[in-house]
Amino acid sequence: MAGRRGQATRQKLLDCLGKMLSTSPYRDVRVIDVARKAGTSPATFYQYFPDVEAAVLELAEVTLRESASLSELVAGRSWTGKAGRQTAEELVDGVLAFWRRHDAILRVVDLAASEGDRRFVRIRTRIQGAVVKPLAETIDGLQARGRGSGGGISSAALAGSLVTMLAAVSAQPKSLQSLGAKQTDLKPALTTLVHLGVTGRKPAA
Amino acid sequence: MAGRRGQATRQKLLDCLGKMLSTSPYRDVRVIDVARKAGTSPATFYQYFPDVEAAVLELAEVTLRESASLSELVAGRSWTGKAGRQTAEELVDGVLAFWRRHDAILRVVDLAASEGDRRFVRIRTRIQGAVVKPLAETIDGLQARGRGSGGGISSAALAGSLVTMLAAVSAQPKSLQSLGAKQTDLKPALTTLVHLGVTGRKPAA
DNA sequence: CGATAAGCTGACGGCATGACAGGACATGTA
DNA sequence: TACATGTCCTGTCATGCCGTCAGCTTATCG
Repeated sequence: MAGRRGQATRQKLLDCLGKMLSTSPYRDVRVIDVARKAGTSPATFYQYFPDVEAAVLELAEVTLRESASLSELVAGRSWTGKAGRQTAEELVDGVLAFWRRHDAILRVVDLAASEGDRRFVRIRTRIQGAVVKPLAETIDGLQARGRGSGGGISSAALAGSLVTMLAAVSAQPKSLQSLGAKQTDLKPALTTLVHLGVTGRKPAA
Repeated sequence: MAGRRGQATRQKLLDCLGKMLSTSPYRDVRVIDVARKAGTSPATFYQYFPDVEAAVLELAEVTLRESASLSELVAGRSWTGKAGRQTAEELVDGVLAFWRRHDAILRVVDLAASEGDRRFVRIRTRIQGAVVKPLAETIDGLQARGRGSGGGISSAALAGSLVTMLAAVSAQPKSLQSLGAKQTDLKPALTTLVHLGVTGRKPAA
């Protein structure tokens, strides 16, 4: 229930909010700044969103929609031999790239989810699920054939932990760098850990 | 440069801020609320801290000091056989317990660090370092003896990724649970992943 | 008890929030 | 072009928090 012009204004507000989240601390993002940046007034903002949080939620839903493509990083891939190593590499690259691209919104989603907001928990769950679910199925398949990282280990817990690791590492490269993990070292390490976690074996040379 | 009474007031403000961080969204924590809860006035708060962020930074430094004890989870442990499995278990338990106990402050530290605030990056780096540094040395030792998860893999990157994983998992149990990873399944999975990452082998039965 | 300093607060200008009513604009009709 | 209509935007206002100052209260010491 909004005309063409209204949609455009609304979208412009969302875009500007997204940019502000990349440049200023979440705590300091003010409705008045978003409105000014969009060339409109605070009153207009409140016409479309009850508060900043609601607009952030909408941005998060856009990111959620885009996350669907992450499933392709896992679906129908081989985990044996050199192909297995490549699968792990591409998975790491793909997840890292996605998380870095949506850096700003994802850290706010993370915060709100950690604070217990169920709407954001749900969104984060579904974003991670785009990778975790197919990955868990892959692990199940490997375990059924007697392979995999461990007999009685839950595939969902393994997949979830690995994806969580990738997301967290991409969200905080600086701390790891200060601890001696160079940017260049990180991807091989993550690739190894993912391959180990999924297959129980070190990746092929 | 503060007397006995001043110190007490200051500490009371910090305590109340800590409690508020556990109960309300960080974005909504107001100076006036903290002051009221501490039975004092906003003006008093500003006498001790330039703003909320500065007070949070101080809370983070307390957590940093406590994190020193985390090193004991790694120092002088064995990673072979059943003892190795136990080492991994206790490491997982210890890190998870620490992160859960300091849940509220750590999620704010994480946010501020992700937003690029160097003071918070530094604190997070040092907290993680309490585990990452000794763990990286352990991995180095194992690699020197021809063991470990992979030849050319950076020990710092491995240790950093593993610890980051533990921290991130403990910060967001709900999403993983919704994805089918029961609370009970999580620790074994993490233990396996840590053991695999450090030694390159599955933990002993 | 009186003096000095430390600690606390009431009060104020400034700014953001969130709601409303009325003005501005695009679109369709003649 | 003139006009009618519904959508969209904004000026304005009450409210509440921020951050600061002058001045008051409380502790400490001679």
